[in-house]
Amino acid sequence: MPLDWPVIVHPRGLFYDGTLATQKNKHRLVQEFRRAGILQTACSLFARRGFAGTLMDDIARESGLAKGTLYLYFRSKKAICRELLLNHLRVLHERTLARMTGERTLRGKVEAYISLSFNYCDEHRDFFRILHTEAANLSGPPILSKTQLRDWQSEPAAALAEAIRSSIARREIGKLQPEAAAWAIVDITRGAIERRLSGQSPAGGCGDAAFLAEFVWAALSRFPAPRPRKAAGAAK
Amino acid sequence: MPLDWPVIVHPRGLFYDGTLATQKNKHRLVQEFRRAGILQTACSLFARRGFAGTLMDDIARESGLAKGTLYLYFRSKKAICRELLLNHLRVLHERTLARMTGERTLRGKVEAYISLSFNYCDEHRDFFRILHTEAANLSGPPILSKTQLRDWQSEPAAALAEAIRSSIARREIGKLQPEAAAWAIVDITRGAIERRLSGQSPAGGCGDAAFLAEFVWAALSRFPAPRPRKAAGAAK
Amino acid sequence: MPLDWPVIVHPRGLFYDGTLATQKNKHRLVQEFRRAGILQTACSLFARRGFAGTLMDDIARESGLAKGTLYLYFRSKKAICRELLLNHLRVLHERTLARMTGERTLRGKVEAYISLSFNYCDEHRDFFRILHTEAANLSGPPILSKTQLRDWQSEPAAALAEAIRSSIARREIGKLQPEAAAWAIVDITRGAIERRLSGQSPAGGCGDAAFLAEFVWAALSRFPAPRPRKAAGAAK
Amino acid sequence: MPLDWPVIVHPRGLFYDGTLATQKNKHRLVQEFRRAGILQTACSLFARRGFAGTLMDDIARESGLAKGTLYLYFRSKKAICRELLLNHLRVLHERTLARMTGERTLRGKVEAYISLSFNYCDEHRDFFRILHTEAANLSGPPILSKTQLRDWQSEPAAALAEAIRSSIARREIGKLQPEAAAWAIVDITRGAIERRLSGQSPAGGCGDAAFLAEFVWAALSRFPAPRPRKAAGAAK
DNA sequence: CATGAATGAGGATTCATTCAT
DNA sequence: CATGAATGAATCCTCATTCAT
Repeated sequence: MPLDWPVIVHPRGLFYDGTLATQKNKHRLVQEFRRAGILQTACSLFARRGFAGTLMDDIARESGLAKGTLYLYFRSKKAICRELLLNHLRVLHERTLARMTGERTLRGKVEAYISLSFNYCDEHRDFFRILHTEAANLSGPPILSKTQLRDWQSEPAAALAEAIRSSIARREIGKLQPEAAAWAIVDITRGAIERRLSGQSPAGGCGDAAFLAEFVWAALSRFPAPRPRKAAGAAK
Repeated sequence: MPLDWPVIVHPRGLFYDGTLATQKNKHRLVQEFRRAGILQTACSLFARRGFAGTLMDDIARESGLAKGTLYLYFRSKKAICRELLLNHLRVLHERTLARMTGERTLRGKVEAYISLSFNYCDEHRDFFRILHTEAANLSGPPILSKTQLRDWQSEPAAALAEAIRSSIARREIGKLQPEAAAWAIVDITRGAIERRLSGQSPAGGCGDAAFLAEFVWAALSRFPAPRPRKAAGAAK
Repeated sequence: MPLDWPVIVHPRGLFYDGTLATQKNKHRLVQEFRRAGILQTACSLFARRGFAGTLMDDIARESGLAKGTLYLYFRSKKAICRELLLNHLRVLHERTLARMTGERTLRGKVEAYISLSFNYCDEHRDFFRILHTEAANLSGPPILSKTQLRDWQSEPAAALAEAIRSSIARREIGKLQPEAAAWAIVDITRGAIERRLSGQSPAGGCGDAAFLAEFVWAALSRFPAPRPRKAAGAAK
Repeated sequence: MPLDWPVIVHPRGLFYDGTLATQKNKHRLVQEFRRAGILQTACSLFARRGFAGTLMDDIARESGLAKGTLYLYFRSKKAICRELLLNHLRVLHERTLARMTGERTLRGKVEAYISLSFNYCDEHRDFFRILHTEAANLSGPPILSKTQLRDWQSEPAAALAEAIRSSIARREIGKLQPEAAAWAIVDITRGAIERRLSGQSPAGGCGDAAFLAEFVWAALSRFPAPRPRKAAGAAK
């Protein structure tokens, strides 16, 4: 039962993006409210203990519901996780493209992508944690299909690639492989976010994002780089 | 699947790539042969089905051994996985540092790091697959400690950072944050490898590695990049 | 074997012999009913096949429950056995002391101890069988601690010893070592019960109990015995 | 392969009762030597860890033999335990009857039985420990048949009963049930020995044995005891 | 004979899912 | 709708016994 309107799981409670459509009957509302509550609880648990490490009993207890009730709203444990991830992916996805579309310049788009990724990560650490561990995983049939996962990064990557391509066409930057460069940007961003999630680098700081944008821009604007002078000198 | 001859990383750092230490007595040799065979089989299975999805029965069957026999060589399923990962991590680690040390220039070190990563990945796809999924995971106590995992990338990163630092000192490249840049290199490399593993980009091609090195070098040698001219012009 | 009605010793000391505490709500009642049923079934099985020889599958089947259900009521197989034994030990213990306290004379106390032991044994043969075999045993950590087992006999023995002591003080009987004599009584009783359980002597007969009391009383009231006359005569 | 001559397992080594028949070929001797060694080792282990808690690996290691070798001498683990117990039972049995036969008077026989039991227990604590725990037990088919176990005590009991019977016939003591009295003696002795083994009463002391003999003799020589005077007086 | 590596049947425990109330 | 007691398939590990060397 996919939601018609986007559900945003927020730490303060459950909010429905846009107007909280009051004309829907109460029943439907409660339905969605329950679904959202379960998803939020599950999100926190999956992030803390992993998919296999989270029991349906745990989800039920922390949701304040009975175990059987969970099955009124979701077909299975995997379905919970799947919906959880897909909801977030969709929102992340939409936001990302929206922000990037709003930017005109390549540099603007790059910065938009990186900073939005960082922001979303800070707001939804649990989601990211699950995404980076369980989603990639593969106990039995995977929770998300390869395609679903691929799209997560590949659409932003495609958008970046397109921006790069047009930037090259405008002679703004030199010739380089747009897709490869786009993926490099995506990878750098993801890596930085993971370190942030694992506590290796301080969260909340915007230094990382700024540096990454700068780093990327240096590469894009200079590519292809000249051979290092020193090495050249040594070769003489 | 009887083993032709296991090409495996051995606890003592020995490789059975065809050249075999013959001074060992036969018994010891068989011992190690079995261990290596089990590890190899398990590696393949873990990569295909994940840790939880792989049964001891499966490992036994594919090893051509009885289930009980596995426990003569390893204490538990987790122990198999742990040894598997640690062996590879150690070798990968040693090789990486050795290759990088062999290079004098920063560019050389960067290229060494990237190309060696790609090579090792191509040779040991299964290992990488496990590393990128199960190792990071967390059902119950993790298979590898955070420290063991962190070291996997952090030492090469540290080596890269050091190389960058000294390159800056020699005025070879401009000022930038050595650690952040080093991690960017590591992340780009890892991302490219993962796409390669998942079949998104063609394996065996050396184009990726070359492009990455180029891309990175462009960033390092230009940093900090000038503000984009066009954007500046547009801003007027 | 569906339960007609479990006659079982309950943790709180309640008996479900037909009179049932009706003020408990139904849920709680069912809970206890199940626990009691499982304990009874297990008691019978442990007695017949021993602890190790009894499978959880067996207990489940004979209880008319699924294997998993057992674990809703007890943490483990050992926990079932432990609770079984402790419940009985407590009741046996309480009854024994109560009966003995009710008697004034030493002979009365001795008879009370012996006859109550016989009665309880006749009512709960399975329990005694387990107690005499598994409890004393020692595969891995014992089911009951040494202390828990020791108390089983040592408190009645202590009570007997005290009665003997005061009887000596009243000059009712001669001087003898109260503890040693008390344990002799306990040992004689236990031995007779075991033979009864193993079918060596007919069960249900009260002849044994009467004889033992008589025998013990003869010893107590005559101690120390004069040297045998015949031997004395031979010595002349 | 039952031994023709009795094998006594002695702490100092392995001795064969009687003459160490040298005319047997060396092979046979070694055979028996091995058997005896295994039995001794197993005895110690069974006593310490119980039957189920003792692994064939343990017995092999402590015997200084390979695991497979054990099966050249014994059909199974249970066979080791059975032979162990039967050997000891036979010797204990023979000694007991011999000592009792050597005594003329009932009192002498009783004292002989009790003191020999204590002595044998002190010399072979391991054996007794096994006998008192595992023998009675019943994981799967019992190690010793009911009959074999019964005989352990029932023959001495029968001998005691016979002595009592003839003592009654000689009017040495009053009328009482010979079997019941005999078993009472056996039970008292066994109980005292068990407490000794479990450390409840000090080992090596002969006080216990002396007291028991005295206690028993008091009972036998007075039976049936007169009703307690005090109680009689109270009844007036 | 002696070995000890290999075997595999056996069993306790977990937990996602169902369904009667 | 909501519940939570009941289910039983699934899986890791042990250890007595065998047998090729």
